[in-house]
Amino acid sequence: MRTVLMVAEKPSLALSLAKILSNGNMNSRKGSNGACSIHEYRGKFNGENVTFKMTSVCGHVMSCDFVGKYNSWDKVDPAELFNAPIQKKEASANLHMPQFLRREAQGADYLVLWLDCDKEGENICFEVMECTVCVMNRVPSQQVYRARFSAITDTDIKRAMQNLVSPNKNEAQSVDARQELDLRIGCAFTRYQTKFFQGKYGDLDSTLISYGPCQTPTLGFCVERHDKIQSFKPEPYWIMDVQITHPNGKSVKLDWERVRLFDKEIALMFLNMVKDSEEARVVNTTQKEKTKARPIALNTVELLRVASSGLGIGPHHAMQIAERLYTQGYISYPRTETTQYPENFDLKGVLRQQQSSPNWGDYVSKLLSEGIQKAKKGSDAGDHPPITPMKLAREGDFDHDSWKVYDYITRHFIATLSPDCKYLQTTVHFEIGLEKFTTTGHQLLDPGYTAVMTWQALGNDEDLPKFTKEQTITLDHARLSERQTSPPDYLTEAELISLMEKNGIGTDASIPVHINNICERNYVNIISGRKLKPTPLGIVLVHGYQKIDSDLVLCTMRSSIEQQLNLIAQGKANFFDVKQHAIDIFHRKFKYFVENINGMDQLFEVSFSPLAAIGKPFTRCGKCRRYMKLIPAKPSRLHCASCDETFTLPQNGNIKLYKELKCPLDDFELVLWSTGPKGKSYPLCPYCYNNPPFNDMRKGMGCNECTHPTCAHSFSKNGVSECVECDRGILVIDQSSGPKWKMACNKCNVVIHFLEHATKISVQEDTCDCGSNLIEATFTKAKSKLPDNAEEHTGCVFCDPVLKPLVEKHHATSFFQNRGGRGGGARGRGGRGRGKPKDKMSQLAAYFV
DNA sequence: GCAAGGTC
Repeated sequence: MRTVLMVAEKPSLALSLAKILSNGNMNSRKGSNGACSIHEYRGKFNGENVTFKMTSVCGHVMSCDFVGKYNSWDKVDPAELFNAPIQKKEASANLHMPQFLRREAQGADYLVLWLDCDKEGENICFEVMECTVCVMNRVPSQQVYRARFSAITDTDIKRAMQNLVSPNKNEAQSVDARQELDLRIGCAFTRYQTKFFQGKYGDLDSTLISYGPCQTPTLGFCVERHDKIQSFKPEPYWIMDVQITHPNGKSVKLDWERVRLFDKEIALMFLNMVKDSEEARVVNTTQKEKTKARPIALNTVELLRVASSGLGIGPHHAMQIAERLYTQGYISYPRTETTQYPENFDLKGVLRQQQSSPNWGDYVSKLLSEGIQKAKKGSDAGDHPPITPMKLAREGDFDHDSWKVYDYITRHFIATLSPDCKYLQTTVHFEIGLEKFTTTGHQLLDPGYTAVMTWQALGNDEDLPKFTKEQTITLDHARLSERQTSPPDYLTEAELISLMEKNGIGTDASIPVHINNICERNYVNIISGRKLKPTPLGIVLVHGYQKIDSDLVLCTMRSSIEQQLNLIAQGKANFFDVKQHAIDIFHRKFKYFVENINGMDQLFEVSFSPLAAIGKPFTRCGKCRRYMKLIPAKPSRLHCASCDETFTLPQNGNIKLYKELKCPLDDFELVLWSTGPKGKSYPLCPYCYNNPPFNDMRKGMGCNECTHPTCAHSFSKNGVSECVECDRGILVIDQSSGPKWKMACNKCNVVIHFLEHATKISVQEDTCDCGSNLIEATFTKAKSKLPDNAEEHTGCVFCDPVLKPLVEKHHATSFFQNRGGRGGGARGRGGRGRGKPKDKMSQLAAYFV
């Protein structure tokens, strides 16, 4: 029997789809990666009896990144990132998705792709095909199909199954282009800015000065509002404050039809006219029945808006809570744009679950018995049904915030099926002389949905006293009040979410991430009322872009890129042409940005302090011997003002002095990094940490136990030896070079490659007659290069007849001589010749305890 | 140490 493999975008959807397609008759098992399940059932496919296997991925299978050295911030000029080679790699290393898919596709005959019906989903289709088609059985007919569905309902899913189409390469490619553009542009600008400003200022308070086509315009909105507040000039205006007393004794304030005037003279003129006429005449009274409409069904961005403005929970945290409620089965899938319930959605069934709730159970019972309202028409984005409760929960089931989110989602759901709120609005129209005034009151007719969404309930407005036409009432008083226009307030998170949604910046899933990013990078702070106040850093960044190239921060930038990419998706333009065109434009923008960075720097100068002015003297520089300053702000680093050089340090720990000991390689004073009293700690040389002394050693790498190439660990394990090629040097074993061991002298650039296939080498305390220390080498018998395949030998690499032939000695051009460490001259100034080897070893031993 | 997009 043939097998049809079917793949959905996420485990929950695979389950829903399989239930529908198998009519609930299926066998399920967990997949090899622990995250995805496989649901199997029998059925017909193209008139043939087959076994269906429905499973899923977890979002994207692959993501893109630069290859090898292009991931290094030190070796690559950011400008190169616009042309650097790019590779696809597994999106999540621990899920082993390609392997899982290959295993399940083994021996399958057909593939049906049930990925979400958007461009990202189409792109994942091709990622799935890449992993599966090669291991599937070859059948004569076409074997790959795409299901197109617009709602997760019985009819829609079954119809999609009967009308399979082909995956759309154009749509998938538009996503490939987007990924590549985001990567190249984001990383190039981020690396350049970070290095430029971190190298100059000591109090930026952000480890990263990032740029991104979504996060930067998001920040732009916050700064735009800040600028409006700053440039706001309050203007005085005047309102007329008129009060009358109804014959029943009730005071009533009247609203002026002109509302307010900005000219005091004219306002005074009207006031005098009003005062002259002394009494108000009732012109007429109107009554209108008004409704406050029940909400439409809930989607993600609305949930996030209310969570922020109503519950005081930020979007990022709200999403985390919603996801947990979802995986625990309390609510439906929380990432959706749809605000319309599917046709056959069991609204009453969901309501019935809530009948026993102590919070709203009575209301729900009443609603069910009186009949529910038809939900207001929303829009169907074709992704997932709106967010609804899935089972009853009680307050004690969750922590406080989770309960608030569940409580809101459930009340919102009930409200969508409740009557509108109805009230009667009464307006009394007055004339005082020729000026018109009104007063209004309302009377609740039916609270409707506001009985369950209580925060929207109308205030208990006392009824207006009854006025009759032509009735005249003497004024209690009439006077002008001077007021001032007030600046707008900082943007609330809820407003920002709306702006992002409106401008197509981010998606329902990524909007919280972008907002979180600009907070974490310290570009904005959340102030009371969940408003976003930009920091000096955020402000100078945005103003800087505006000065150099305002396109970079424009709120339309994302949507204009998307527009270009849509041409690929629609098959109207060639993938490579559009992509290359966009890359070229941003490459030019990047070059222009770099050339004009001074424009932004001038703004930084005003807000931030240069490295030289920050921090306290800490340890000595190995080059100039002057004290370097420790910059405490993130990222902590050492700065030498006289050499104008900055040395980064390992982060997230404390940096202390380390016994004023110096690195034997470059004379920089060592520092001790530690993570608190009981945490990890290791000494390191600031210079070696930034300029690894060995060619193939990564920055920050060294001994396995710490990061120093000549640390206590490597000294005690492998040792250091006197170099006999020069009179000052020390031979150091490169910790990272085994099993092709390498030693190098820090002074004369001699490099010794030796003893290939030795499993271990170490330096002995004993010395050879030549002065160098003896080396002990250990081999496995099979690979031994020693006579008679001996496993161990001790000797001097310069003189020993057995070891000498196994050693290749040469002078490197790039090992130490290009390192900026202190050169050979100074140390010998006192005419101190070559010390006795033993002395040197004990001298070294003093460095490391 | 970078982006944004999926999702767990």
